[in-house]
Amino acid sequence: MTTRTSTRSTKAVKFIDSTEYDDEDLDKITPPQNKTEEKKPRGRPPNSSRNQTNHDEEWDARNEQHVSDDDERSDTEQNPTKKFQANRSVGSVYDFNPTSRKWTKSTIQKNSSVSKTNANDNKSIEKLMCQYCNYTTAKKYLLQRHLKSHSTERPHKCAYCDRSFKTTIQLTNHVNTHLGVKPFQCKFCAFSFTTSGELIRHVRYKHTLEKPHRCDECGYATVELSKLRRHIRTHTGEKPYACPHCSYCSPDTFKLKRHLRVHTGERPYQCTICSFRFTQSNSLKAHMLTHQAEKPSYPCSYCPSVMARKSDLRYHINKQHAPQSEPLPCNKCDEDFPDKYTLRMHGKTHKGQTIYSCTHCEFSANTSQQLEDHMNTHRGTRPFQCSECGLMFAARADLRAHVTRTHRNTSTTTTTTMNRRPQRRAASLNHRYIGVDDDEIGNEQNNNNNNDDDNYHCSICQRQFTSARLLNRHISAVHEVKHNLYDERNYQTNEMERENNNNNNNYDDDIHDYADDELEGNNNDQINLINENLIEKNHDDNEDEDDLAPIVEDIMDGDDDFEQIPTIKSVSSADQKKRQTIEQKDVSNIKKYNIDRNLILSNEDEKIDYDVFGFNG
DNA sequence: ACACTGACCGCCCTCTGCTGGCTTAAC
DNA sequence: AGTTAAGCCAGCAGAGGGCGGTCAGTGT
Repeated sequence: MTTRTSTRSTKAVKFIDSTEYDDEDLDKITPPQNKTEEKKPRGRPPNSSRNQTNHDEEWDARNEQHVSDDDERSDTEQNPTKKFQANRSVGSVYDFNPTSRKWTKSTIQKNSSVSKTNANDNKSIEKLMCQYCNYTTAKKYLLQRHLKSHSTERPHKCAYCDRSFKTTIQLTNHVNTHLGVKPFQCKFCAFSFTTSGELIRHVRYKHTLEKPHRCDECGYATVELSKLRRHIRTHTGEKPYACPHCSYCSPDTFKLKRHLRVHTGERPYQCTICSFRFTQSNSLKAHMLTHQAEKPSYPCSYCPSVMARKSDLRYHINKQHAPQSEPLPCNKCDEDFPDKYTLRMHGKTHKGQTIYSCTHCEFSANTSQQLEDHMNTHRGTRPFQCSECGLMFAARADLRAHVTRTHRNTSTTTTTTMNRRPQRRAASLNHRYIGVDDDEIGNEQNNNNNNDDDNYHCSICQRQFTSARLLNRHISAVHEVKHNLYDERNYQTNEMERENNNNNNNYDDDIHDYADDELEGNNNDQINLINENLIEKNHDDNEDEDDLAPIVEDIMDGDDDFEQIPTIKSVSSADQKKRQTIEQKDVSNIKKYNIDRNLILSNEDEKIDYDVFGFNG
């Protein structure tokens, strides 16, 4: 939005003919389906006084309570709120700035005069009533003026655009937006505004902190009525703005616009260092921290662990330090421990029983050969060479793993390794819909529905997850339930699910066949082959050719950062990925977990300060 | 006509917290 | 050699703050 300053003088205004201007700019967004809130008439309530009214006194009483809650604030010199409160009781309030234009509020009336006014109001006075609305007044000229408000005539036309207005003051304000003149200057800061209303609102937001609109349900207070209405939707759950591409509904237009980026693939926020793009500004902000030398740290107050994010610390504490409903016994001795962390630390003490310990690090081995191989990592020697590719390894086990994973099926492994891109990048791209239309979105959703990603089911909130770990984490974080998934899980083959997965995808058919074999212990190599193909296929599905081409070129040129030397870890990781693919995505084993609701723990986490309501303060 | 006030709509931003994929160390 | 746990990090939605601009109404 452009910033403008202008004079408020009506002398600069020229009146010319114009047409009506349509300022509707959100026509592409689904309008509110049913507007439950009754629109209040704009402007001052009829027959209200510019002087302080009973309404204002009620508000004062409420607000005084609000202010008294904030006694820790500084004195009135430093705190405009208290200054405002003090001023309200004695007289002029909005005496903002000598430079501002005749900007003083009328003196507040004493209670007695208000009563008198009320008493006068109660007298039966002959009133004139508007024939178009319920407006009443005792004065004929006021009614005549009011009748103009029902007229659509807009005689005052802007010289700079096609808009026209009913009154000169409206035109003046509008012209000021063209000229950029902002005559209403804040007394407390350097901000200035085009209209007096903007100034009042600014002062309330930034300086006096008066919040006239209060939620009856939770006490939330805000400067603007529209904000209160928006807030009330959080109580009612009303979400009038529907996404045309999915079932998401938003309580306001901004969230819907933000959400639509999921479908359009728009990523307006780009990292200046690595050029990665993000859908939300805060994602970029969080990402930038990863480029910083000094990263934020959230140390755990229970153990030496340090997390990079507050949410991760919260998860860590829930996971590691939450007191268990029953003490956790050590399986090597008779001791019990209150939480997982202390049990784990205790478990390390049993390592002392291991005979072969490294003198350079904490590594310990069960055999002398393992320790000997481990010492190669300290010496920097790699005495074990692959006979196929010549790659050298420090440990026998590493070479064995390399041969098994890399050369057992040379053709398929090479293909996969060459085409593999960084998995984190792939994960990011998996969320993208680049240039999608409705059909593609539908396919995507169908695919999601057809695979077995949702086999992990929360029995408390009915949510679905793609793995036991994520389900476990969800339950710990959201429901605060402690449990042992793997003691209680119950594997169950769901043939119906498998039937549903037989869509047009030939890979799926093959996978189901070979997955059955996998369950029976057959065809490991063929399963690997299928999964190599699956990975490639998913790759193709998730990335358009233009996006893929540079990566392939880089690989072929040999300068691709993403190309991975087939080390033990990378091969092992790829194998793990394939295994996960078999287990989670394409084999229809429904894993159901029964959570013992008796293990629900109290939701007390004194170590984390949840500052949810920033407005308290 | 002018001064003043408030409702209304919209836009953009930030903070917050949950979710889930990926990596890696530990087991 | 395989599995699991835990941390890292991107994605994304909820909620609220702040402001731009406009319109409408009332008192003087």
